Amino acid sequence: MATEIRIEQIANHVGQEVTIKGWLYASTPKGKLLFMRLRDGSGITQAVAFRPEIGDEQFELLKRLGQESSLIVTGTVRNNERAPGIPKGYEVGVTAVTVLQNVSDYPITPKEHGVEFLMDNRHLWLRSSQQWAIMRVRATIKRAIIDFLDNQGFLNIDTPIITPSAAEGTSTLFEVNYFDEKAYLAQTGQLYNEANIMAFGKVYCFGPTFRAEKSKTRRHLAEFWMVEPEMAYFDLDDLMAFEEQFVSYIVQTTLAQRRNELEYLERDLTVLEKITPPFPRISYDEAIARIHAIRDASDDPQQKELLAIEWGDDFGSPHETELTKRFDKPLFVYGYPTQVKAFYMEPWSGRPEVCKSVDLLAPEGYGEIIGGSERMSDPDMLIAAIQRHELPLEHYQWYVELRKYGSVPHSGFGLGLERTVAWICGLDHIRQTSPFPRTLNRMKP
RNA sequence: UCCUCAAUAGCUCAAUGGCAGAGCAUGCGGCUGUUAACCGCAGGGUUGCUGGUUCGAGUCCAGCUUGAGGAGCCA
Repeated sequence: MATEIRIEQIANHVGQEVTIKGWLYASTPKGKLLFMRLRDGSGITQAVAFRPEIGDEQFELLKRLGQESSLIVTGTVRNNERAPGIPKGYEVGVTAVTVLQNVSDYPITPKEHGVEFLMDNRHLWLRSSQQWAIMRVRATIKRAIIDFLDNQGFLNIDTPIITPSAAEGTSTLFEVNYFDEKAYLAQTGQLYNEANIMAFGKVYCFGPTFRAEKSKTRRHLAEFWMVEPEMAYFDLDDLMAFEEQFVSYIVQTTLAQRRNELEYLERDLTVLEKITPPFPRISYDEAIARIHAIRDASDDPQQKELLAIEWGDDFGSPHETELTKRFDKPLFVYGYPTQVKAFYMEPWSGRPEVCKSVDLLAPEGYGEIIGGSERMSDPDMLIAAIQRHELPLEHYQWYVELRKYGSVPHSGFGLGLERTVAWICGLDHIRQTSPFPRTLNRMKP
């Protein structure tokens, strides 16, 4: 009697007769032999049919099955070094097959395809083993994030998605009609998290956020997931120490649990193994000095123009890339100019032109994966900052009130899930990290 | 919003201004160890749209549409 198994567990069933319910990923006929690659959602394995063993009728049927035909295969599991798959090295000697549907003209063949074609077929592309591996890694990263925070005593608390105003200005928000009133899709849950920590101490929200930025790069999505931890009685140094533990845990957990998938994606695992605390920390001032030095050393006029920067400017992508190239770990840059950052950041003691903000830049050019800061805790200073940024004070009354009733130093940050997935998987574009990505030019399928 | 590039068979791409091609996929045949197999045969085209130059345009020019990469903005 055959046991029904999932391919993920095939190593535990060598020598046994098993049944696998799945889909035909690819097939290669070779005379009286037929090599089928079978996927079942948990992995891919090779099923081998031999004409004299299963009979002419069954063999002819199998040989004519199109890619993505659905079928139930029964056979005996054996080791075979040459057998491809995830995990590789196993195959099933087919004894019986039930075909549910014989498919013809499946559009995605095991050959090269262009980006537009693949994105038009995203609903099918997810079946391809690379995309499949990425989604498995993404799920593990999400799990690692939640586990780490829960184990550190954080309360997971949800923040609203429909919001009356912006945390950082309205130019990049999606507007929605809220019973004939203007409302916006949230681009952060941070302000609500600041209310929540005064009730619960340490909290995080983890969900989709929305940015209407007209960004058209390999690092941007209009809808992406962000985890935002926020902590009471936490200053900037606490924040950096926490972030490096957090990110290291995510990377090492994923490495341990999704090695097969990362290897399939041809990720250089030695690069990920190095992601352990502490991470290098440089101030904004030092970063500017470093960029100036890099720029002066460059002979390329185009590079010189891209790297032009003055104290007070925010970094562009080329600056971040050049800075992080010099490190094999994520890089903290702290103490940005107040004028380029959001209104709610605590000013540096004795240097009001600088604020207690810190960004974490991923290595290998993957850019900013975390933005965070110590938040302003004085109510009068906060009101002045809101006015300086010309934001509608009436929308922020409740936020200011948090500073009136038991204000404490507190800090928090946001980590972009998709950028983290892209970095850990070593992908060239963020669109592959989301099952159905929303980008500037696309919201279908 | 700006800069650069692209659009030809189902897919990936070729084609000095002069007959519209290949590989893969598909169908048929062959092969007992394939790994994006291999060998043989077959079918498959409004060259993104509109206009222009020319004896002749896939190719040159103008405009448009769609897409890609990047800048800015950001996680």
